[in-house]
Amino acid sequence: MGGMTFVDIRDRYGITQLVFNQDVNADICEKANKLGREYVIQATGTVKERSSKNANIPTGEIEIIVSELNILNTAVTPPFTIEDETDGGDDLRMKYRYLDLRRNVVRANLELRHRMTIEVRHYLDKQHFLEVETPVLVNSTPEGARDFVVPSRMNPGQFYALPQSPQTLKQLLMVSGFDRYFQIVKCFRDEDLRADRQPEFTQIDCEMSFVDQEDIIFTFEGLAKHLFKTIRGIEIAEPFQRMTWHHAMKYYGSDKPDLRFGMPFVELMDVLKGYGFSVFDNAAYIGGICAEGAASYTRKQLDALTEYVKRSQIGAKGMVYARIETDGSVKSSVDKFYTQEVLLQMKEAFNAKPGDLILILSGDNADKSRKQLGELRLEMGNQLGLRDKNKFACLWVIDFPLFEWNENDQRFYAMHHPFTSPKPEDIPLLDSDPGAVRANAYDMVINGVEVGGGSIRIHDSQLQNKMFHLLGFTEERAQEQFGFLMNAFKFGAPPHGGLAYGLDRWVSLFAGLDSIRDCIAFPKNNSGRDVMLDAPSVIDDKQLDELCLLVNIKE
RNA sequence: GGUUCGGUAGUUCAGUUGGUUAGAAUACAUGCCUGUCACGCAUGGGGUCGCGGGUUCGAGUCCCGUCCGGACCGCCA
Repeated sequence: MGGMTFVDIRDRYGITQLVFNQDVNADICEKANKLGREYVIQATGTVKERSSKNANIPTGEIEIIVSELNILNTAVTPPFTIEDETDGGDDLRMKYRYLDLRRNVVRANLELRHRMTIEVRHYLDKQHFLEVETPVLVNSTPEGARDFVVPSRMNPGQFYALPQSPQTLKQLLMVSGFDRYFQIVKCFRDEDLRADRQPEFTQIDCEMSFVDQEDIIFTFEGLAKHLFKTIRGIEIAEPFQRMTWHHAMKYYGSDKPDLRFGMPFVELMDVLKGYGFSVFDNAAYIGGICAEGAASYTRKQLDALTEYVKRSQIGAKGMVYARIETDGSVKSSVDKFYTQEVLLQMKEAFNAKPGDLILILSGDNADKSRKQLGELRLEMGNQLGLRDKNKFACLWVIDFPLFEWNENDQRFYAMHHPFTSPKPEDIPLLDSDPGAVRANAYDMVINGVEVGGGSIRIHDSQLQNKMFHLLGFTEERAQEQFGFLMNAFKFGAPPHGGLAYGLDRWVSLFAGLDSIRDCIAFPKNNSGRDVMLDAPSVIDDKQLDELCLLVNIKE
């Protein structure tokens, strides 16, 4: 080693070591123990690899035998320790995000994100996709989340909406003959924050012409495999598992099941109904899961599980449990209603072994009960350590319903969006039984996270008109909102379809994080409202009046 | 909008059935020591216990209100 070098030493090089010799200015030496914290310094000296008797010190760090030291700037004490294990809470870290980003662990996530976007572009470019930018200030295309709006100076009383996705724009590009389009693009939805949801987020948005569902799935499964290989070093040879939406709902109570572990639902209406246990006798659904090897759960743990499913967010009325004893007999919390014979039938239904624990929920609404059981399944997966962050279970959920019935509004809504194509064989059902029509729509789910989804679009104007009709659009309203697209289609729209991956979710999955927040340099955060980067501007009264008139702002 | 948990030094937290001057760790400051690496040692500055009201001889602690935040639900074509 040796030689002269300049090194910019700040907190992100936190344990870079400076060693001083007598030649260095004594005043600066005196302040040496503040290096990189209160001062931004420039050191000149001899660089060598760090030596240490402590084997725990990571290699690759450097130390500098300093011959000259200049203080370039001063710095105040940071509000939290800028180390891998910080003492700062989320609140503080978000408020001082620029300091948080100096921490290696956060920086590493953004480096991962960078590498992933490079690989996405690399793969799609090789597949002859063209990246095209679409505008951000556009007309609102509702029937989705709330829009973010921007008043238009040129058109007083009117406003732009920020796109919730470039959906209609990329369909126009298909009419233009860009047969393979993609864009890594910001999308905006004015909804509340969640761990896996930000109001502005990034999609890998794609669309292809002259394709069917299999083409899309093949292409983007390829992208997923490319990312697994280049980013995580995981080669996946076999095709991803597929599951119909109906199957997912019935056996996992979710349209995005976590398949890192099994524990599918077993329905027990036939087995347990009619023995005088009124809760089950009056139920519209009885179903359960079998947790392998969990028979050792104590009464206290089982009570805690019962409390878990009874929380208002889940809303189950109670939980029945049954242990499979070492001799094969069944010991349950409802023994007084059931003979051992019936309980053994139940055990058979689960194919349960000694040492297993069966958990059963019931209710008067099958869909709700399945959803509750799905939450319980995930909780058991957590408790039994079955949700390993280094294990990946990739799944296509296919055959989504085309429509979703809304009880409050007493009408159908498009489950995906109004341009989603029904399965050709289900088209006759559009008139007779719209709720049963399946769509050419698909989601990719990894470890219970919806990382992307898409559909084959309708390119036939007659079918599209029929869809608008079924969704309760008048001809005028359809023309008003989607007329530009319908007109474009008159000039010959190829069969097309696409998919959008959620970049933030992909990164957080690969980074092993529970939240997408740390995959974004400057995420939205409620407590960040006093930070300029995350605070809306004050607008003048006139603009405010205009907006309040235009947008249905509820107090 | 709902459920729930929380708000005490710069920070992360503790604080007993209500009871002397509200503590710890870390950070910060000063000095000493030092091939140290979460350095060590000594010293000491730092708190309107979110805010307002009430109960009480006495409130960080109990009650009411309010503000703020987290998680989840609603919402997210």
